[in-house]
Amino acid sequence: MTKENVPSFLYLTAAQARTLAKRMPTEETLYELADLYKMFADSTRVRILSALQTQELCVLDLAALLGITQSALSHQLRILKQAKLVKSRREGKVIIYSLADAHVESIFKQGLEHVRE
Amino acid sequence: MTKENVPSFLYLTAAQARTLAKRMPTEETLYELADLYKMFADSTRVRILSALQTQELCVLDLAALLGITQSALSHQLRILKQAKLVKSRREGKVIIYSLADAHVESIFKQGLEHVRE
DNA sequence: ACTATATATGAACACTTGTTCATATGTTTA
DNA sequence: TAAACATATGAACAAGTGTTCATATATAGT
Repeated sequence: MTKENVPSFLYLTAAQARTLAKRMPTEETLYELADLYKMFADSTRVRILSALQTQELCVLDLAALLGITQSALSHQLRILKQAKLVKSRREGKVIIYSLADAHVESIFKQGLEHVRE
Repeated sequence: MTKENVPSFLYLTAAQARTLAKRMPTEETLYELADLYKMFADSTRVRILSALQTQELCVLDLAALLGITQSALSHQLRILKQAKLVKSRREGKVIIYSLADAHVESIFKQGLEHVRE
């Protein structure tokens, strides 16, 4: 877990490096953060999430709306569900997907602000 | 640009699908959004951005701090710079990197809130 | 029970992406 | 101007990822 070879800093003293590291989130947290953003890092998934933001939808309607294969969509929905970004419920023959919580929306909006400069 | 084959909706009427689509951001915007999140979707880059959030740093100090190769770091810094998430300035022999703007920080915090549940 | 419909899943494949290694560029100091 | 140092970059490689195709599962209607 600890570094074996002490890295050689150029300007930073070892003490400065330590306090700097303390001000950062845990490595584990940063890994989780990267994993979260991976979900948003694919255009198909972003489009899925964006559509579900307007209203809940069943798989075929979602596929038709976005113009993608049912299979491709299903695979992505599974990934999004595992990440707890979407949830689903069955209604007869059909399974309806919706956003899991409000966090997705706020992450989304934050990103859009940046993109739209 | 337009779909040739009208998709067959299950519950959605064509009119509903249209209004729904109008409430979504442009496809182009969603692509840009995915590209933005791609920057945060790698743990190395997240760690770089996290470190730069505490203070500006030169490449070697950053490499030492994160325990990664100078080469790997340099590659990632180039990617982050192209995405306009970091900027750099030369100071003598050394090149110092810092965050490009405050947006990075807010995107970061938004994600952390979700990760920390 | 059989058929049609809606969704899920496994395997294969192409494509992308991050790291490493070697080397190039650019700056300072002797 | 040579040597030392800091950073950048190209090519090669390994690992990861998204789509497609075929097929499986599950529910509804006849």
